[in-house]
Amino acid sequence: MYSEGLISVGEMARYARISRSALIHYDHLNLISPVKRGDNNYRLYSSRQLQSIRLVATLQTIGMPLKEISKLVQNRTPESLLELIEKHESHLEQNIAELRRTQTLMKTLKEVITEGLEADEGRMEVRRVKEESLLLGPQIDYSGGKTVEEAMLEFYEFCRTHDASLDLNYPVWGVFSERRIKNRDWYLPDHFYFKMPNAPDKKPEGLYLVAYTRGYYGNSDALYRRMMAYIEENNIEICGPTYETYPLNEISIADTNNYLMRISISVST
Amino acid sequence: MYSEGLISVGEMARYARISRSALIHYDHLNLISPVKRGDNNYRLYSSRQLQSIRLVATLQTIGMPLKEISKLVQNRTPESLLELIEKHESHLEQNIAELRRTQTLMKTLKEVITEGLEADEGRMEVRRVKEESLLLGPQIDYSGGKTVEEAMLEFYEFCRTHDASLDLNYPVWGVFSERRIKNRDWYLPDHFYFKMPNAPDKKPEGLYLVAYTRGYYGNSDALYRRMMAYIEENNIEICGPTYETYPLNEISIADTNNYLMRISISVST
DNA sequence: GACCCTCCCCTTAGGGGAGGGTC
DNA sequence: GACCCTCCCCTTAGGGGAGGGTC
Repeated sequence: MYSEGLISVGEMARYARISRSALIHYDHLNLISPVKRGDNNYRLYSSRQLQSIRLVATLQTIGMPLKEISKLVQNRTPESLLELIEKHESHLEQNIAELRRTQTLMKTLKEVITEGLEADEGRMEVRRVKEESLLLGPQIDYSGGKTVEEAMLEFYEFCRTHDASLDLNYPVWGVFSERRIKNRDWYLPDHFYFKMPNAPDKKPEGLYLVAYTRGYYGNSDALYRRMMAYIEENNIEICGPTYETYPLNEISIADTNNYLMRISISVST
Repeated sequence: MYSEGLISVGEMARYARISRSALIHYDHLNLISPVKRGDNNYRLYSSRQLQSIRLVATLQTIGMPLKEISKLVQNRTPESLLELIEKHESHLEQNIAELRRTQTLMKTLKEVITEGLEADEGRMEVRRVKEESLLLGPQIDYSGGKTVEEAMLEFYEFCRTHDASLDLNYPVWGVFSERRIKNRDWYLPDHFYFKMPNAPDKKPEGLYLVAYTRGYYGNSDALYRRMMAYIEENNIEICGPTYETYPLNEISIADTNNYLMRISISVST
């Protein structure tokens, strides 16, 4: 500490919890300059400047560029600062809401990947499965030779129309009607859906015959055949839709022929 | 839309809610490239790529640089992605907590400035004032000719020791003991304090003689004299500490001789 | 007219030295 | 030895054209 309670850049940087370079940068921009220079040309800051420096740093954390901060600081009045704060209060709320949405997404991805890692891939079994929340797309009409990729685009389009602010981050999976599976026509889903929390639609709680296989999208024929055989042998009955999910896909797997697919057929015993 | 459900950069940009330039940039970095090029050299993306693009965009919003994202995407495995998500979940929480802290600060600044703008500057009156939360610094020892600026630095130092994570953003104001004011020795505060919510110390609820004046820090003599005269004339008694605050100071006012000071003397009538 | 392509130049907020002086 | 000074070069993630072709 120097006489009169003046401090050097380094010290001020420590108090203000910003870098020395940032302070020098503020000085170069004439945003906040030291109250004076020492005989050795050292920058000397007054303790009174800490508040202003912190204000600048805080305005930066809420995303305001230095140019705007400069403008504000040059022309500052109580009214303009108040206006700024009020403007940024709602802005802050939005940022927090966005982070919360990202959190939810991360949690969903985590659940999905964890399921993939813990799957007993060789096993086929009837399980009681809990209700799951999802956003169901419209019935897909394949007349006219529509491809699955085209149908998926239409699904995305539908979601956008349904809720313009919806982020298309969540896993997209398929539902097959009972009839389609019974007819052994399991190549094209009747609906796509987003697996996401707090969505309007539900995959109902109940008994499902669940099995896994590896491969690229749509490589499900062999597994379906095995599942149908199992159903016949064990006197089980299909009694509702079938859900196809990919717990491990391009999101987490580089090898396109090694995605993990799960098929869940609604059954009663 | 092209055959096979392939879409152009512009369309994909609209689906993924990122800019066309960003997609081209991802392509240049070999981070995410279109599945193929048209005969016209147009980029053609598959609907399947939307998920990966969104993942990249989401990782960016949580602050991960593209270089790291690339590394992750090249070597992605379910395990590494899971690890990443878990690492960033706590990171997200911290970001949210920081935004909340900034919100609290903004709210405090807003209150203080609003008080400054609404102050009836010419008026002097006894008011019942509510309890206020604050962080009180240690008693200041001026023996040895310590200046107010030096004392303020020691106060900041004290706060740092007291709670290393405390941000020194909040307004710093002064308290004077009853004795000091009665002795008309109102030039140097006995303590500094931070006005901040949820702090351990309190300015007690009670009656205060409150008045305002304009000027630079410490330009309080004339106002104190007027307040003392008022106290004598009105048979009021000083019965506790005096709080000096600056609702409008360098934070919101450019002219250093126009800061707004408020003096609140604890009194009983 | 709305899109797409490839350069190519530009920006923000400092970080990280080099080379030299100061406490 | 730890700090401070002034250049000076470098980085990230695109944005914004120009100049020319395509639906």
